[in-house]
Amino acid sequence: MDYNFKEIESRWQKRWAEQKTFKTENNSSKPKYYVLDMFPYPSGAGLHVGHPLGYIASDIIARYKRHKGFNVLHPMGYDSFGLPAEQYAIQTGQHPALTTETNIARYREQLDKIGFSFDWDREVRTSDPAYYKWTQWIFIQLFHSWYNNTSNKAEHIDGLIKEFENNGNTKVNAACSETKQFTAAEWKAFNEQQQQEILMNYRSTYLSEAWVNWCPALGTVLANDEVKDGVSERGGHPVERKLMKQWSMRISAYAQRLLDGLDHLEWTESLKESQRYWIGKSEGCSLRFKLQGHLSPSLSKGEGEEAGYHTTDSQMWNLLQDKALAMRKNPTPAENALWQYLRNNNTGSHFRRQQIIDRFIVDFVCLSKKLVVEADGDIHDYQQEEDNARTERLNELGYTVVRFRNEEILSDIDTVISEIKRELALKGKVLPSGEDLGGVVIEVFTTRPDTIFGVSFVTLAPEHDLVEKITTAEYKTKVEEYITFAKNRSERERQADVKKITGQFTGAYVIHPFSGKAIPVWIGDYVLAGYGTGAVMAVPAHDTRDYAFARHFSLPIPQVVEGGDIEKEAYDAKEGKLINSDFLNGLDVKAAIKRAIQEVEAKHLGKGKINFRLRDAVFGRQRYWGEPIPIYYKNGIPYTVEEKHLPLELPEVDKYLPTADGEPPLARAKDWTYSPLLGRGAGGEVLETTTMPGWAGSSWYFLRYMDPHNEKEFVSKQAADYWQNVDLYLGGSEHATGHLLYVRFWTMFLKDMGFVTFDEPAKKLINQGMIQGTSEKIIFTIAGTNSETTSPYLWYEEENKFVPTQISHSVRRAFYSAEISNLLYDTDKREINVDVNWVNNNTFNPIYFPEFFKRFPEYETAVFICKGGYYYKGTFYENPFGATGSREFKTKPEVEKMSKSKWNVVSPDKICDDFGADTLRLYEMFLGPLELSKPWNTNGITGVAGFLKKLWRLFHNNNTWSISEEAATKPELKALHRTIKKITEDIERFSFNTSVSNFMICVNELTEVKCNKRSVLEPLLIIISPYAPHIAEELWSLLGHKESIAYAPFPLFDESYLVESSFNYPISFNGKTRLNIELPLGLSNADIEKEVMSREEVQKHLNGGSPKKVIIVPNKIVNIVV
RNA sequence: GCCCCGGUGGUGGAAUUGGUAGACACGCAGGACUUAAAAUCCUGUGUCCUAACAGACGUACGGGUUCAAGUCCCGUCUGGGGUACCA
Repeated sequence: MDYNFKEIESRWQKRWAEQKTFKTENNSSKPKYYVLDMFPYPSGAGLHVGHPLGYIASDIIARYKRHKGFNVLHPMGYDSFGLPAEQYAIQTGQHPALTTETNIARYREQLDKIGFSFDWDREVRTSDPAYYKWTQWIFIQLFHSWYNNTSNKAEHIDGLIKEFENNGNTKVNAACSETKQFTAAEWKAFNEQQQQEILMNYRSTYLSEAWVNWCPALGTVLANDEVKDGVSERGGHPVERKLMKQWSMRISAYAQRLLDGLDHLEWTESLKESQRYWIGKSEGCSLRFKLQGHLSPSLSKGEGEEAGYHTTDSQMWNLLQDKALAMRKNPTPAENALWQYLRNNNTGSHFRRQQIIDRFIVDFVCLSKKLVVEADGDIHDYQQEEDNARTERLNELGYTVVRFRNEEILSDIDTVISEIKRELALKGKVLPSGEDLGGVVIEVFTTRPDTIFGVSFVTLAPEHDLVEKITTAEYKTKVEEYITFAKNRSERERQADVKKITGQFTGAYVIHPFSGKAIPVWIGDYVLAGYGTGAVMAVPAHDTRDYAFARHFSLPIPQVVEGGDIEKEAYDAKEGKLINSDFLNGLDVKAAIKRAIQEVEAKHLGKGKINFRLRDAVFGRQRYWGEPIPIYYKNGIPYTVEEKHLPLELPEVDKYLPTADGEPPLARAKDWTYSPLLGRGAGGEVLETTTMPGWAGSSWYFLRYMDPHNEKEFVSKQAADYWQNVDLYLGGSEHATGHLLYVRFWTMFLKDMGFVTFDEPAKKLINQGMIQGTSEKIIFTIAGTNSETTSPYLWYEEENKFVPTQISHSVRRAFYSAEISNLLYDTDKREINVDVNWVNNNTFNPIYFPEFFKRFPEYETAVFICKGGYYYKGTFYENPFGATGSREFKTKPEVEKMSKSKWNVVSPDKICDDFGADTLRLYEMFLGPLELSKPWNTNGITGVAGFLKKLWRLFHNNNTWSISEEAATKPELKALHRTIKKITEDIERFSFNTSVSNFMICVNELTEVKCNKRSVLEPLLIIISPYAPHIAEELWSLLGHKESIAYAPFPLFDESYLVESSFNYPISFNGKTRLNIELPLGLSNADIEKEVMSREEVQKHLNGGSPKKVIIVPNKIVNIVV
């Protein structure tokens, strides 16, 4: 019986499906093992041979773990919302659900052909309402939660509302957008709208204004990588930066936890590095630079005068003015006593009482000297923390705060007054009257506070709020010009042209906080508005970008850290001693950073601070084919859809395009309305029209697989407790900073809310490498091709050169076989990709000429020149001057990305048809280490196919089934057990390529001794079955087994079969191996040396001399040093 | 620029902890079987020198550590992937 893989494979695939061989239960006495694959997007192109690489590896692990007695969860499903289906819908009008359905069917068919052991009963699709119901449900949980920095986890928003009712927000330490402080009384006084607006600043998913890449022509927002050189990648339409109200996810709250969690994950180092970099923690400090001189002369007089009195914004003013007035009218006795001494310039300075500054009402303030005087009652003993925060904020604004207790004021008013006068005098000295009247302060963030004395200028982002305020009249025009330039540049050139240094001086100076020197303020677009404070203290000597800027504008470059050569380049390294730096001199960088932060904090110039690069993730999409966001708006305030009305199903629309006024496609839907009582479509409030991004559904799919049909919960507690997180995840590194960060974020969130008990989705993760395609190119010249009678150059093998020759065909275009084309003298050589299926071993197969002409009709009259002649219209003609060369027309191979457009896609179907699924599985593993990228070629596939035939033949004699029940011999058992050992080790370290080699070695050895013993071949089948399951099942059943091989226990390794009695020692001289000597095991080192030295061959190598030293490593090597 | 991963025969790759470099497979060459081809089997195959034995050289390049280096350290070159003015 021949090895008929087609018949065998289809039979077993059918049987596995019918008998639900790989159905997995959620309760089992066996230990659990969860192995998960990358979630595929079902694209129209179908699978190519690169896709199954990871799936085969994970399938081997899954099958291996079943043999090892684990209850294995190995599911598959589809990330089926997404852009390509929507694009296709826009072009053709076909509903994306239909396209998706077709594509999934094709994927499934291809996957089934490869013999994967997925539990298909657990399949999920993100676009299935039964699935996205729960995606929407999780969104609602996020909406109703906030991140408490004190407990360091997300909590339900009800707790926060209670806290507001009891204490206001002064004690709340939350990850939130910037929010004014308010008291409990104020909270209660706010109306619904005000309350909801404040809560929005705290929610884990929230509406906010965000800068996006808006493409008016497409009516949609584009991702950064969809924008190339300022225009949309698709269509080339202009893209502009636009501020848009968007749903966002507060992932930044998790920055520290996402970072810390990495230390405990068995992920590849490169992937963890990518995430660390993306999270981008930098420790440093904020630092305030005061503007020198009076208010900016470029401001109008009125504006400047007002500035001193307007110590808060209008919103706060409206909020607090009544209260301030009431407090003025009803002072406490102590306040009243003090006021009598402070009023009417009695102290020589002008005081105001109950003044609103920022979000506070202070008791007394002298604005010209920026001195705040507070009279504290007993209550302040209990709210010290709050007072400290308040003082800190006032300090930040440049005020000094002095506090007196009520008793002090009432009992000893004279001491209090003299204290206040002393403070006033002090302020007068430090800050000459009027100098800081405007109070303009530029705050910067720096990771190198040690280099504070190396600051030679300050640079603001062109978008920075202060730019307009501080620019002097003299530079006003130039600055405005620059800002216009930078804005345009940020749209178009900024991405493309990053090396170009641009900037503009503002005319303003700030005062160095330590040296008091004047420092010029510049604007430059190398400073990003969105990061840190949008301003940097430039230290050109020790920062490359500042250096380039300083060089370009000839600004000074003072060195403050020893080392490097600042004549040539910036010295960025955090190594060396500080110089020219006052109190930091002599310290090394690390110590100096600490010291500088201490000093900055002591002087209230700033604060030690940690900054993260990680931004909140924009969640809304102006698209159709995604999960609707379960939000409706009442008076413009967003509320979540009732849980009983989920899923909020995607509505039908007439077109998958934005509306005429730029609203997302969902705005086209009829009855896109909601009432909490009646549900969807019953009139009432308007629904949200944006949809969720692709990563929403994929951020929790690993949980749904555990309990895919649960209609009451997204996953049951029991299922989640049983399966826990993924034991092994296989995926590409391209998801490092997207999907793999979001899924960690959602898992942490779900844990915080008590829905699951683990906070990481996958314990171990391996990256599979990419399989690249090998394109086959053919080369042609275009010279003279306009004439129908052009004579091509033919190859004259004898003389090894081209000869122009008249041939009797009318010719347009000449293609040249690759091995001679480089000898062609013609600079205008071009190449086209031909279908890789037309090519074998870099040789174009002439039977495909008709297909070639069908695809390229313009080349129908081309000649294809080989060494021995040429093809014309598919027929071969010998060279007129003697046909001595080959008739093969060679192609030029080139490794490129596997893609339809390059005609180099190899579908796994073809391999399955030609060689079988087992061969495909083995061959993909045999190609090399899983994590390495490699080009696909089928050069070695015959070796793997041959191996399976050889395995088949072990069970047959002259095509007849032939199995012996005799006891196995020692060498047979040795071969088997060595293989068991190696395969086990290989699988455990995911070295699948070496296991295939080891199977080959084993089968070669057994073939050599003509082994057909059941006791050897049965265990061998089990260890091979994870790799080649079809042939294993077939032979297993032919051996008489009724049950599938899938759950047969993995054979136990028995060391005793491998015990040797001797070892063949390599004998090396000075590390170079010269000969081998077979010696019995268990000899002492001395005996070995004696035995070795006594050998004639060894003495011959010594050449009469005596060895200096003999090194003996038992069972390894003998090295003789001469 | 920065970060990460690589560089071993004609090719894919092996060498797991510093201990015989090139396992296994492809390709190539020669042979057997065959009218022939396919399939199958056998032999050889890192480079140089050699009739052969032997020998010399060899893991991108240059140094170093070691009895011993593909493996560890320093420097250089080079390929691939990621990322981008992140202060």
